[in-house]
Amino acid sequence: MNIQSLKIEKGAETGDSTAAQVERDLREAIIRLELKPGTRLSEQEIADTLGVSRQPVREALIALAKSKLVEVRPKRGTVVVKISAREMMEARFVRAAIETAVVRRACETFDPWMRASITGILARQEAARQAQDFNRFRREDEQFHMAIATGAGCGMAWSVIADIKAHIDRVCNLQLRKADSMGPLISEHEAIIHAIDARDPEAAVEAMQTHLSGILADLPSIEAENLALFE
Amino acid sequence: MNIQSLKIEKGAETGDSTAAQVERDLREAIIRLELKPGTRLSEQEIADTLGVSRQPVREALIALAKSKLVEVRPKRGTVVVKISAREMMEARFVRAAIETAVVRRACETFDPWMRASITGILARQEAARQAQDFNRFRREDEQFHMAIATGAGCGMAWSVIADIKAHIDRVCNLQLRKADSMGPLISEHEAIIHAIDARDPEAAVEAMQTHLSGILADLPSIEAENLALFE
DNA sequence: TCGTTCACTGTTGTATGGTAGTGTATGTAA
DNA sequence: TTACATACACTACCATACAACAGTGAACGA
Repeated sequence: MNIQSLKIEKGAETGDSTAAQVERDLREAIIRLELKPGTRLSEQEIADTLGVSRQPVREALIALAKSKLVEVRPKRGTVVVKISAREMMEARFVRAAIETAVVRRACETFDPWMRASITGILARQEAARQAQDFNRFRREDEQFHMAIATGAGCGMAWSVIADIKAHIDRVCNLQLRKADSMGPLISEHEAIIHAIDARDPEAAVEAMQTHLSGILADLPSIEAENLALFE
Repeated sequence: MNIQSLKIEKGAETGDSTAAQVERDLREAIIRLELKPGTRLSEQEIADTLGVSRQPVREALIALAKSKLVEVRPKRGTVVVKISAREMMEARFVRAAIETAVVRRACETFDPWMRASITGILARQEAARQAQDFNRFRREDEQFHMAIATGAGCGMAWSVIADIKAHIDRVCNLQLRKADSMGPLISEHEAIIHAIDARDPEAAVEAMQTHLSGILADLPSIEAENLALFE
């Protein structure tokens, strides 16, 4: 197992519990594909690597299992779940259902402060694109979608989206490595926020639909190029 | 704390782990309002009551915290979260977004076997209504919505819905105690499945919308009558 | 050569002790 | 009587030890 990449920032003292820190680190590593799908994880080994006991690691793995990012097979072991093209399509379906409803509501009411912050998010995303920084780009992308949801007063919707988004992001991390695929995404983001500014629900829904459709457009080719990561 | 009502079916030997059993029992007790919102829970006390150690109880509580059914406050205690009218509205919003998309898809393709099983579900629901058996009614209601989602090939959508539904069901359990409020729900279910049978997406969406709207229609009066359970 | 058994290793699951933080009650002084 | 300080009980959190089980491979017998 190659878990050497795991951050060992126990001294960070962020106030979170050890279990929460371990969960966050593991989740990030899984989404960034540093822990590849199919990788076997051992509570003991992770605990030794991070210098903590098995208990918080165990709780972190249980939490990740709830998000379907790992699979705990009793008495046999834990593995990072492989990517399933079928589940990706399902995830996009659910995500689109929620986010289109969200932008429709955003056209009715949207928090001005959130609207202001989105301008900055888009700027930082453009900077990340020029720097070809995948991870920073993805982080700002997350900020964008969160701002849309919370700005529309749909905090719960965002928490649901975030969980689903984690799976899709694994595929995005494969896609973003390709030739400039960040540019279109920024344009799509701008189209969404412009439609919201114009209070045009149909245009906003349309923009969100095309945005989410584009994300998994290359799924077949990505799967073909990364067969080992798919089930 | 009144956790005496907790089932102590450790001898059930269902194959699940102790932690999973405890989680299931607690979740059911919370949704059925046997554990009232605001109730303080103690790992130690639950463990003693159920005759298990604190560890599986702890894992169960963490899982319930992920579903936002309990709140774990470090070093202070764990409480059953109170019902929030605002969050109920948000939950219904997200649920409606997903389920309307699901029925729309169900009008395109629907598994015949699932369609057949739904007839039985509705029959059992009618029986539960006549027997005024709230809990059995709710169980069949869950089966109905699960059948719709899985029949349309949206298994992931159902898993998301189920989590959200748990919160709404707490309010439903208050509502169903009132004068015959089960009858309309069955009619609404029938309207939904009839629209799907007719492959009429607009009608199906409309039926689902009215169904979900009706569920929380009495929210204000319910809150007024159960102020202690709300935040 | 093939099939069976059995010990061994590695894994998750559970139990228990210890620790630090929080809230509360009690005592004490003004 | 009130304000504050201190002691205590309770909590979740983490570490450690033990138990139960699955998988593997080697030894053994047919």
